[in-house]
Amino acid sequence: MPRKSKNPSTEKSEEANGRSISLKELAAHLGLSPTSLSIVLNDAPTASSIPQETKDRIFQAAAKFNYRPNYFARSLRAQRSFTLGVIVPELSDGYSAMVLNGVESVLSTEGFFYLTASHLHREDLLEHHPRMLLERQVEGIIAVDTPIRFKPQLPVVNVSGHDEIEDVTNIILNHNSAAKLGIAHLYECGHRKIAFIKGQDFSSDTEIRWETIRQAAIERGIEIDNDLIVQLEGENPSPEPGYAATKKLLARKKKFTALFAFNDISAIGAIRAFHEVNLRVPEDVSVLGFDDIYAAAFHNPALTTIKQPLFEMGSLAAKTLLQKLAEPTGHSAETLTVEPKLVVRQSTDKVRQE
Amino acid sequence: MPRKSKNPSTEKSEEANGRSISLKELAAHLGLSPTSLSIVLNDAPTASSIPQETKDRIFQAAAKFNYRPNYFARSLRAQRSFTLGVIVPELSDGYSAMVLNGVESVLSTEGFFYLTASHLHREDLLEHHPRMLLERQVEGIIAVDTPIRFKPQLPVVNVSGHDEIEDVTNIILNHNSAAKLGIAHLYECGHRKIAFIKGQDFSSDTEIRWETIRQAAIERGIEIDNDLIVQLEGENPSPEPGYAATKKLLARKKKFTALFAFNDISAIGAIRAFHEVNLRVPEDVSVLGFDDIYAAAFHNPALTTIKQPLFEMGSLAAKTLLQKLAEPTGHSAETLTVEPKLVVRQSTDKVRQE
DNA sequence: TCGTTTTACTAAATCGTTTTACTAAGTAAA
DNA sequence: TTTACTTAGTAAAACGATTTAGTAAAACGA
Repeated sequence: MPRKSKNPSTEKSEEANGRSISLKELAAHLGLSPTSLSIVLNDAPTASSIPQETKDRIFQAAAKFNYRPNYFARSLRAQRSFTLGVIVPELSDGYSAMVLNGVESVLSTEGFFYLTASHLHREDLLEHHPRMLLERQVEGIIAVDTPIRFKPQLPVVNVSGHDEIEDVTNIILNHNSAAKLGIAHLYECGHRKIAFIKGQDFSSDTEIRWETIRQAAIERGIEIDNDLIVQLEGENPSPEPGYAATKKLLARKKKFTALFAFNDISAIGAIRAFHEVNLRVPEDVSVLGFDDIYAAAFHNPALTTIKQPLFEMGSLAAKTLLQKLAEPTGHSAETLTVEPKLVVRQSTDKVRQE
Repeated sequence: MPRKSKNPSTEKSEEANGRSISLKELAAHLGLSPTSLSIVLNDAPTASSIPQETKDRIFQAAAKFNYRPNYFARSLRAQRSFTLGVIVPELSDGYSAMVLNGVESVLSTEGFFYLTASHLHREDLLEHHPRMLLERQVEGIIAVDTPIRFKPQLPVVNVSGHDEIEDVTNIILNHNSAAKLGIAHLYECGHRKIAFIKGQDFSSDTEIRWETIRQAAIERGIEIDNDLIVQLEGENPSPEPGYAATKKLLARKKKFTALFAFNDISAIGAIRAFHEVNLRVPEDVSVLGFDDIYAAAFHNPALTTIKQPLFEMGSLAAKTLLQKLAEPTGHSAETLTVEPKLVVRQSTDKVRQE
């Protein structure tokens, strides 16, 4: 029931004149000391000795003047910032954004905020951003698909990172399951000659994803032809690298009936390349994506894909980090695994001709 | 030239033991007062009276112990946070993310960071988030496609907002040009019966975009049939609302040869709906999108669309806000306009049959 | 009635900077 | 020789909260 009022609500309380009121001023107004107010407003242990009547006076005055403790003063004293740093490669590819949604959903209920920094795969920023975030006194860092190039002096949770750095908790997909789900699906559709797009070297998922896929293929007795493997190149977050890789693949003139792409973005690029040479998807080639970003469901054809629970990975990362902050004792789990799901849509189908 | 070292660089400087050193400690170590160090390190006017030799001693010690001024102490004293708040509807639809990229590109060179808050079109969050950001002492707010439900006590720049609130600078697309570009393109392709998808009521662009499109159509002598107008509903950031709207449109059984969608996301949903009833795009229906998000170029068919320079809008918003902070005198421009571009791809074509 | 505990508070220190207002010595000008 | 300025700094206040260590009065217990 959105109200369309053009004039946003004006006066909530008595003030609205200057900026906000300080504890000292409020105390003066009440004829009490700042100490007493602090004790009451924060419900410190000593507050039990303050009579309810006085407490009420304080609460009412605080409400009336809309008193808010100064964030800097409080943080300086308490040495806490209630802020996390989040480092992502890039925001607009759909992947990090989904993770951030999950992060925010948890943080907002806990009174935390986060500062975002994109490293754009640049080595200098990979070193610079963590330093800046540290200077900003963030209490912990969430890295998304990002190599850790700094010595973690704070709790760090890495989403889809595989660097195995001491004290860094990794949240990763069960890549084994993912690979098996993908290969099994293609296998059951009758595909035996399968092409693969590997990720860019800089992506932390590249290595493990490829290794598990290779394993899964071997287990099914699928032979992997080296000529059917191509790799993404460049930092373009669009489907362009997938398109280019598929062009290269087609130029090799080797037969294949299915393509297992590194992710949905590259699958979309691949489909474009197939269409250009009049190969239909899925009639002539099946294409399997990875991630299940929003675009996957509404692409044409809709992508069959291995879904990563990105929102959950984000919220899990946030929860884990907050927990680390709450109890810095004991090393928490080094790795948390989340489960993928096969989402069958229209880009894969039974093999038609061999 | 990414180096693959698994061990992030360890000791930069002498310390690495405890946390960071304070100004007082550093001063004690040098046998000087904190005042002197502060003056020298910040190059305050008085620094001219300090001999170079002493300055060098101070700089060297600061470097050696990797001294960083405490952010809270400095902010408390200076009453500045070097932080902006950014309010967006949602991160993962590609639109806000592109704007944020632009924002970040500017802020990072100026030593600013930003806190993100998503309102998800919820009225409570539209009021709550600005309050929280204010408490966090942000120096200004950038709102993206977001109605202003708060009394702006700080500099505010609204990207794609049309609320015309006092002291809020709006960065908006030249909607007139955009509408003319779109209508002209369809007209020149021979389309006369054009269907339209309007935006959700909550989107700030909905009204103006529709009004300018109507005008542009009238100027071209194109009649708008009310039965060919549908509207997006619901807060789903995926193409689903566009799909649903188009289904509704098709159910009306009125003839049309082109569809002007509210944005790329809904255009993608529309194409899906067309395909389901075996209407080919662009052979049977032309579809025109809006925004030019990443997905547009690689959709199948690739979307013809009206490009909004989202990155530039973000960087312009950031620049404008920083400027407002630097010179709070004088009301700055109330509205800054950016120009759209027609990007012709494959989803539109000459009309084939009437 | 004296000592102890509880009640109802407050003064001052602290967090780590920056800034304002000094001091004390040396140099220059009149 | 006095005045004035420059040089080379420093002490203390301020930013706005929280916390530690009190105090003074009232109530309680023996």
